[in-house]
Amino acid sequence: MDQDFNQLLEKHRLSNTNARKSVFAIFIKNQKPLSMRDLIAACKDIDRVTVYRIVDVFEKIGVLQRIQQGWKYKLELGDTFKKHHHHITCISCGAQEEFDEPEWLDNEVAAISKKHQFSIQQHSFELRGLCRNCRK
Amino acid sequence: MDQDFNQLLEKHRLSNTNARKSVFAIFIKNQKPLSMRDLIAACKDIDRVTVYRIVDVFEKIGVLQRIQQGWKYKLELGDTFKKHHHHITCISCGAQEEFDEPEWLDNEVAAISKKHQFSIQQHSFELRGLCRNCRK
DNA sequence: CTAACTGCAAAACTTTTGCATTAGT
DNA sequence: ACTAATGCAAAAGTTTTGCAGTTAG
Repeated sequence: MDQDFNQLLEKHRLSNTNARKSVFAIFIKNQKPLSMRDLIAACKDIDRVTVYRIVDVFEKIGVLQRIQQGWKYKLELGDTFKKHHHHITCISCGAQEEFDEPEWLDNEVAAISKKHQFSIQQHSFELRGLCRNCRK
Repeated sequence: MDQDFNQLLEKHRLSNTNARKSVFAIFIKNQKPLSMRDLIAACKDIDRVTVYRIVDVFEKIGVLQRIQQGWKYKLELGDTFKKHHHHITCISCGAQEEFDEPEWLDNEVAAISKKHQFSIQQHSFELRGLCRNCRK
């Protein structure tokens, strides 16, 4: 895990600073999507601006990815560190569960990209509704 | 179109005010997703706060829906006024095209919601990559 | 008429920018 | 030592809140 992280930084000629190590460690520790607010709160010794800049870099090199929860975003580890998956979110209580990539999805993405002549780099497939507890 | 709109307001006991008519008209006229910023600019006689409040109400009753473009959102007409569809967006130039709901998608959503015991109310399936012009 | 809606002022929150200082290799 | 990264201050942008005044039914 840490090796992958270090190699990723090296590969992009980026320094392995304390601030970057801390941010990465927070995601490894939490193992769940965090909002920017959560993250800034967890980075109590790192300046808010630095957190934004680290997130920016981490997204570019694939350490982190943004996912949608409602119309806000959250951050979680990228596919290098966490198996590709999607989310199902409760509108009422915010509970979030993960599900695997459906099998047909890659084919469908390929078909659509061919039809529209796009080269696809990312896709999102997110569900929202009421969880078992909140539907009662 | 306008009838549907009026009926939707009536159904929810909401007044058909000038501000609401204007906002609806803007989306009918533009026929494409607008950012909040675009919308506020287009509503030059309506206070910014009122626009936010109208969007809020419109989302709740299904006149509008939010979609993701990158990690910002845009607003467009809900399924009552526009056939359900998804978007493919160019990361480089922002160009956006629509595609129809893939056939298997409903089944898949049903299967996942059953497995996780959620009652699903919304789903999003968005693609991002480079368009024909930008991939050159 | 009166409840619902809007405008205005202000606050809260989020994100970006520029520059001086510090830390990594 | 030299460059990249960080912290700080400040600005820009977005969204929310409270309240007084206005409008639709």
